[in-house]
Amino acid sequence: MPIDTRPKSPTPSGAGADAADTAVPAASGGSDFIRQIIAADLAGDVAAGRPRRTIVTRFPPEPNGYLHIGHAKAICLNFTVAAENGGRCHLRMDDTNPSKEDVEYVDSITADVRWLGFDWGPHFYHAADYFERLYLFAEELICKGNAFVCDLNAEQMREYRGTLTEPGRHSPWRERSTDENLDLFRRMRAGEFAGGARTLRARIDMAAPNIAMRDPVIYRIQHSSHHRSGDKWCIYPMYDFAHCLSDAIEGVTHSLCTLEFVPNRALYDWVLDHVDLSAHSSRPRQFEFARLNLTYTVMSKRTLRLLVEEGHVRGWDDPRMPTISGMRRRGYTPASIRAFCEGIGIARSDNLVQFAQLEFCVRDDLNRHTPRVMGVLRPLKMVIENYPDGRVEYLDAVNNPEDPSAGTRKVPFSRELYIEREDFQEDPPKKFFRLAPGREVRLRYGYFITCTGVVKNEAGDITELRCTYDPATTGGNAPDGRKVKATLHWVAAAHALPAEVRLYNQLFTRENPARVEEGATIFDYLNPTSLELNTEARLEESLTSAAPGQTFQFERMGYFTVDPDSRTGALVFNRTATLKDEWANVLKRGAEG
RNA sequence: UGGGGAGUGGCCAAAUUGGUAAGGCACCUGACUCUGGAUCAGGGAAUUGGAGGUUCGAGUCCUCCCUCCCCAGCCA
Repeated sequence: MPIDTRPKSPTPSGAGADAADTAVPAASGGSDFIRQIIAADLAGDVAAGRPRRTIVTRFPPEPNGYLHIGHAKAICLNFTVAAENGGRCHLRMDDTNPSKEDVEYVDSITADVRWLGFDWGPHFYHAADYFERLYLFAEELICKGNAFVCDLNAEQMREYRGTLTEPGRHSPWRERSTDENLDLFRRMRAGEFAGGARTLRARIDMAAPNIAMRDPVIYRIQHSSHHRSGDKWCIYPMYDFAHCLSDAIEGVTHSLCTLEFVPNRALYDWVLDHVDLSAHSSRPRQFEFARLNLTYTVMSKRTLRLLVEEGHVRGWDDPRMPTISGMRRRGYTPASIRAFCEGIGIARSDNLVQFAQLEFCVRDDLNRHTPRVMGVLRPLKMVIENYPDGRVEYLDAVNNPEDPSAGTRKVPFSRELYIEREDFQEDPPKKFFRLAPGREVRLRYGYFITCTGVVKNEAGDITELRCTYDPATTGGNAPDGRKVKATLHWVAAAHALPAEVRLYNQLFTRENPARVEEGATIFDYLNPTSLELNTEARLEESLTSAAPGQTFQFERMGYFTVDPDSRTGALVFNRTATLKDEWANVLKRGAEG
């Protein structure tokens, strides 16, 4: 039965939620090497006269941190590839190391995957739930002479392992009898030995050029309680042993992981080859693809954790973080993240995707689904001298030009307004066609106005603009057909809502901060202006009851979403992304040329 | 200097397995526009890491070389 991949948005998030409700396409256009392999496998079944196998994939996070955009790539791949083939995708906690894991993380992981729009149905699993079966497989290995209990400590084991260029040496405990191994392993389980005192190792080849095959540890003693199995176990299986067997137990057909696991594939296959899998229908195979790297950020869980723990950001869900929760708080939609993951493709070469590609995806989604509103970030007072004092007009404003069904709203207009400070220049450069002395522009949905004067303080700073309006241009159209080169957003001074607006910039100053130079640390590359707090913003009054999670386009300024910190009367917005800005490109070119 | 993986416009990424280098992002130009947004139309940009070789024909096959990434946790 095909899994349901329709997005389900647990958080009410205004326009963003609407965007999320767009169904995941059943089949995406692209055909990467993984999809090709699966198609070939299926075709092979048919050609051989076998029943067409059910494609089963899985997303197997370790609950030791929050999910990030790199995980989203893997999540989208696994879930959509299964759905495209009428198969299913499991969500499995790869929780074999209790010392690093916590339920906090399993909760955030399930919430994030769901928020992204994927549904694992009843197929939610924990490697921990397989501990008993895994243990039995280990005994089987022992009985077959393929595993032994080793008494070497960690340091000794490192010495025996050899190096990249030298083979390792056999452990002195490698030739223990089956009986002794079994006895010792059972006593390991029974808790007779201290943590780290002994290990169970696969008996493979200490001279293997692939270090993963040099008698790898498959069980270690760890006297710590597990977030799921409690104190039932004091021995825990290692990844290489647990993962392939978990895949086999679940009937996973295609086990997709990232490139750093390529050397582990030999061990993945070795374990499956040396254990009796006849009770299980499928023989899983591992395929690797390149992990995602994004410019100006990092994807390493370790680094992300340090950013949180050392207080460089406010938490895992800080809007500057590449975490799913951070991006959600920043205003990214599930649909935009999915579109991004589809857009970058799946391949095996190392990559560094430009942030602009991600931004394109949010803008593309938000543009179509987000209501427009007017908000002035850096207010400059404007007085319309020929507009009657005390008069208030309610003008019609379009909610979303991309979506007529979004309707219109009323915005108050009066004699005193605020406009964006950067929309006025006393001595405008060429190609600046906003407001300047003597120049006429349109106030959106309002009137044509002409700047007639500038008021300055003693320091020479502009504090106020004096203008006149043309009453014949109500609504923003000139009956005589005359044109104006710019349309400015504005808010009525007396009606405007004050708000805190958090403007985010790149977290790091380097395109690839993970590439740390000699003598530096990654934290040397933190961008000191990654967060700009703006407390002077003035927003249109329709935003009074804007609720956390709702997203708006502040016309001409960008996309903004209401932060959970926000309260009526004390609104807080996060800038999701700016609008594409041709004027900024003009300025940049001028600076470069 | 062992093993493995990878090199295609600025960034991603295709190329029906030998048939004459898609597409997206970014950038530029024009049209349109009550968002310098969106939309539409167009454009520049690749001797496919390099050198040889096989072939009528090579991004795809062969040889050699260069560069980058991963592996020496009782992490995943």
